[in-house]
Amino acid sequence: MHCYIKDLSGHIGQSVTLQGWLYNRRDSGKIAFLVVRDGTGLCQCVVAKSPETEGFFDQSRRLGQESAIRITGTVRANEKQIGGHEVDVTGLEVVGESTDFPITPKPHGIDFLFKNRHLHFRSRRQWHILRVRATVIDEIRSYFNRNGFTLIDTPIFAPAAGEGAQTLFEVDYFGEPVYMAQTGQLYVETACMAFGKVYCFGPTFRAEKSKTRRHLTEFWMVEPEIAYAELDEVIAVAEDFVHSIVQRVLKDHREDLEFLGRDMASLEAIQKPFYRLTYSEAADLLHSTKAKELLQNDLETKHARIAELKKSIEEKDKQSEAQGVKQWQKDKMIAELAEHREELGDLEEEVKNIPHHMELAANFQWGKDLGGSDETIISRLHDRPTFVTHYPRNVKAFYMKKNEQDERICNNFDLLAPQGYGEIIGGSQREDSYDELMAQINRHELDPADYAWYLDLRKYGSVPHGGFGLGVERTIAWMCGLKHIRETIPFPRMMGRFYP
RNA sequence: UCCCCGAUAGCUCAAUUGGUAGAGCGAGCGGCUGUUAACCGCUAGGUUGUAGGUUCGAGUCCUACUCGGGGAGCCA
Repeated sequence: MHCYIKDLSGHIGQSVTLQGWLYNRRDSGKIAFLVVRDGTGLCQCVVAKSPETEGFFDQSRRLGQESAIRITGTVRANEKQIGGHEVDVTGLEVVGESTDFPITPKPHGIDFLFKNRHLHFRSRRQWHILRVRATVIDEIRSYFNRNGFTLIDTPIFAPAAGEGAQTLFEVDYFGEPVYMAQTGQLYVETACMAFGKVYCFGPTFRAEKSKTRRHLTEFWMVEPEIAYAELDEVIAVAEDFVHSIVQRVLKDHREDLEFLGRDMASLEAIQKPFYRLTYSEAADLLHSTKAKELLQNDLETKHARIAELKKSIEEKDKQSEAQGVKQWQKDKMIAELAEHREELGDLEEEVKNIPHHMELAANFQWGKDLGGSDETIISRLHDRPTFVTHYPRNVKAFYMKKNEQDERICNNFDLLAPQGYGEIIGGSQREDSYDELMAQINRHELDPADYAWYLDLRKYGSVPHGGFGLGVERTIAWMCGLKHIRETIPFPRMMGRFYP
């Protein structure tokens, strides 16, 4: 009977058939251990040399990594083994051979792994991350569905810019230029006038020439939009929504997060209410001694860690060269050394940047947009997500609603994830006055003809409304505690990388 | 667009001051009955990213380019 590895606990003592791929193999003359993965988990299968296994024992010792196999055997509980079970093999069928699988259980470089991304996500770490992704996406959809939002699919070919014109991918559309959508926002705005509460969810495209750990050229974004909502209501939805994602991931993915080494306590600390700061308060915070102390402490702890790492690297170097060290011990030390060297490199870069960041924060001027390092500082000073609201209008998009009390600012917000993960949401109340919106379009030197349909909203029953966009990959990176978002999407598209 | 770092075997890396390109993994063969990135022995595997330059001699130094990594700006 076919059984998935995740269901083995219900079949102890029984004979089952596993269908999967060979993850790793260890063997000696009379016994072979086949670690099998089937998409639901890993299980070690034991082939002992005996009259019953004679037909396939030698074959089992020659199987290449990732050979597709069907294994029949008896399930036995074994707490020491991965997954808590072991299967004593009584039958083996090779469904598809595999030789020279490129991704071995040894370390590889990032470039190589992502050139082999189609094979890379068979690895455990990637498997855990992409399972979390599936749940984050499911929670996004079910959150909005159960809260009365209607899904509206927005086009990917768009006639005009939604945001900055420099970051558009242009496509030849039967001889005319169109652009890959950067946002569905303008469309969901029109849709909320028909359905009240709506959301769109899909890939968006930005031709940003950014090679950083927070950027993709193709990423997924969910954008809810609510008619008759003003800023506070939009923020309340964003808060409840992000909270529900965190709760769901904690509920369903404890094991995955533990494998990834995620610090659970800091995720469990994500409770409502989140922090709220105005842009002006954020600017004060950047100027405060608190910010300065944070960076100074950083500098000290990082220097200490650098010294520690250097010492440890030196020791390990010596140890690994000492005589009588077993090869596997050497391997382990070399792997640790590589990790330490990477951490050291990162730290040295950070230490180099800290004085610059201190300067940027201390000299932050009202009216400028918050830079990456500024966001990191604010995010690090809070143990829960932080809303930063009411930015200066002149650094924000044309469609954001002018604040009634202070003309210099708009009713917008960003949500910064804690622990330095930074911006995961950007949102705002939208400008609902025709005249004001037209003035903004002119101020931004956009062509009103491109936005005629969008301006129509303000002609036929305009109401206050607002919404936000949440970056799915940044959210997953935060959930999983990853330092790079390229691992959070099955096939990342980045500047200079679009294969496979 | 700008700044920093890198490119050596299929993979991960080493190669002292400019002086005969090595190791582990992977692959192939053999050995080992409880392995946990198993281990032990043998074999094969290289135009040192590309193009030029300096030098008696270049993986190593210089210039340009290509590709990759990190960051700034910009952003989710």
